[in-house]
Amino acid sequence: MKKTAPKTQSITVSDVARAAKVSKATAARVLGGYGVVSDMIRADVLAAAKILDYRPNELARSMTTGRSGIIGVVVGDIENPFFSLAVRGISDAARAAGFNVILANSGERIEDEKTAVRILIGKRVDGLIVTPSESRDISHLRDIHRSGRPLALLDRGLPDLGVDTVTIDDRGSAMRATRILADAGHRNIAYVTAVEGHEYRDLAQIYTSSVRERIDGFLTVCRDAGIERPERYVRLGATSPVEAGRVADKLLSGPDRPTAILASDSVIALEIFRVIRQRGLRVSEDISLITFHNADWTSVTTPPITVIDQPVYALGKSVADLLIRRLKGETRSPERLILPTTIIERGSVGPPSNRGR
Amino acid sequence: MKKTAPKTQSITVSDVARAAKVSKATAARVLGGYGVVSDMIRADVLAAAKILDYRPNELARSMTTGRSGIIGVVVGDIENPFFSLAVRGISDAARAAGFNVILANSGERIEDEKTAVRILIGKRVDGLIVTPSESRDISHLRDIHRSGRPLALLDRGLPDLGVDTVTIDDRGSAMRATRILADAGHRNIAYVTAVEGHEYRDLAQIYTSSVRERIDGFLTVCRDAGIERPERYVRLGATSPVEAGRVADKLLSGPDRPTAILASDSVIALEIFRVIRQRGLRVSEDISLITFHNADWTSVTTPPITVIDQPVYALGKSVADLLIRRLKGETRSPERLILPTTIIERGSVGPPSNRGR
DNA sequence: TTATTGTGTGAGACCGGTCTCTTTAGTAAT
DNA sequence: ATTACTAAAGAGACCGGTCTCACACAATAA
Repeated sequence: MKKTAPKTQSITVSDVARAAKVSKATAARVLGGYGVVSDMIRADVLAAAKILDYRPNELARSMTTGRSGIIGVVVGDIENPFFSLAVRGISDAARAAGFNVILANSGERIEDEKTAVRILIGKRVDGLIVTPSESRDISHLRDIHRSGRPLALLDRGLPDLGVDTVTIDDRGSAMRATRILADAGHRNIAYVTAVEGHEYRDLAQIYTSSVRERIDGFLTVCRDAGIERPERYVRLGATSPVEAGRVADKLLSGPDRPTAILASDSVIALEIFRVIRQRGLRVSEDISLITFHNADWTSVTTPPITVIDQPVYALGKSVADLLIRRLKGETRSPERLILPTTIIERGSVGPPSNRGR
Repeated sequence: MKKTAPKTQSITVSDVARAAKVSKATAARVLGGYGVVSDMIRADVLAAAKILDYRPNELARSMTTGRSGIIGVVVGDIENPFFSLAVRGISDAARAAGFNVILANSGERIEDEKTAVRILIGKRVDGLIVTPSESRDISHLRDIHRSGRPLALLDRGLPDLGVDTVTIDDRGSAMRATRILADAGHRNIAYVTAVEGHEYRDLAQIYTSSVRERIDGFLTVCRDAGIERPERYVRLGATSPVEAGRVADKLLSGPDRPTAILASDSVIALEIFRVIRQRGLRVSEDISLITFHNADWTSVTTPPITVIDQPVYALGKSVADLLIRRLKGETRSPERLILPTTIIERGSVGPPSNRGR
């Protein structure tokens, strides 16, 4: 009679083989589900495995096959609902295809992103999905590609990198949202975004493609509407709730505060909303507000907030599907998917307040 | 002259050893950072590694050392801000200690939870953090423990399982929140929670410890306040935004609708808030509302919502720290941490409306 | 009957690291 | 000069799987 397995020591194919009185190779064939084995022996091996409570060591398996069954995902900030939802899309797609996901947070810091990528490659993930935090330094992404592992980009494109990419229509979305504000009569429209930086000077200073596209769209529509120097109302640095609050506060404290604001994500919008309230102003009457991302809360505020509704779950799912197809051997030239958005008009946009101008 | 590495073929210690003209063992000592090597040889090996762009294969390393440097995390729903934040706490603690996190979603389904655990064990994670979706079937959790890998429980305890556990003070929190409502004069108080199930009958029917504790606290205070049959207002099944909306709608449509509601998480609270509005009712004046989890949006609604503020980030960080200490060899009897909560009183609680009673 | 083909099983190399054990060389002590 | 000891490097087993190849044996074809 045998007692339970001596704790940390796990059961291997050899153990099963010995118990079933067959060779290691044969046991491995049964347990690994490959090759050809007679039904009788198969039954014996499975019985032995059952009794011993055999569990395959995926690590060892991965080492010989070269495949780990893991997809590495590097996102900017998992706390941001935008990313949580996208990750959910990725996870679902991955699981459906038999892959696991290992998640890393870059905090939008390029150094942390590089470290994460290095570690994931070390872990021999089969492929990677990254939201590159900037476009200047992408050597680590080239490395992935060079190492033969497929890479796919989420939410942000890199023109220099020929890999599968899924983004939303950033430029178009920003344009439509800005046009709504301009059509409502606004001439002092601000755009608040999360990217690192102090003062906005120039598009060339922005190294995150989605941010650049949005600012570009915003400025284009502003200029079309005859607004002068719209760039004076572009605000960077809203990289966290606290920072976003600071930026909003500064924006709204000056004598020439804007009459409308476009926010680049729901976390920022929430802080702007809060500051507007704190200053005794009213959304829509005093300040119009539109934000990217149809976060759940945007529909229950007073007034509810007009949003750019992005297909976030689909974004994650699409990029994962693209990657998985490639992992399954599909070879084709890199695809660049741009998902359309819709604008949900609610009650946060009104005509500009005059404040005695 | 050598061309760049033939794609999928990566550089190994042997390659480096050959290039540096030393034995594989010596190169491994340098590259693995163990054993003792002379400075001259070390420099040679590092130089060769640099030139060849050597990257260690963590898989192979893990196989011999038996340690993967990965912590497996299984949560109910990563989309829920509660879990996102807790996972953030875990990730930060893990990274600080040199561990990586591999994340799996159970969707609160026990079968998916079991699958996730099985896969993670197969991947030879060093330890696991799980939010058990129910207490009836915990054989897979016992297995983890038996396999010698440390396990820690997050947010939900299992009395039968002697493992490190970090929860919040569920019973006490529910009691204090309920008391606020009772003290305001409410006699018809509802508790809406996410657990699977149709009608509430009995505490024994609830298999999630946190949910049970909260309901227990809620009922206790209700009874202390002389409320009869408080259990008639306990509502289960708010397992998704859509379901939560359905539950809330039903709760508020009857003739004897409650005058106050306690919600078990912010996702549910949001849907309740939405339904209250839709029905033309006012929060605080017509229906009082308190919710677990100080979600960001709860402070910007009109009125802002009174919440039970849970130290969610700390919850994740603590459980990860506990697990990591054990991974580093600490042996001690299992610890059960119960983190305190505070109630942030805002504007969503008022006296009960009389509606002609 | 002998050659041919095919099926099922066993033996052992291999993946890329770690780690133990042995060998070598250099220094100090007697 | 001989012995004793220590530091540094090498040889090779090992982790737990996969996979190639060799081989035994049965069935079929010549």
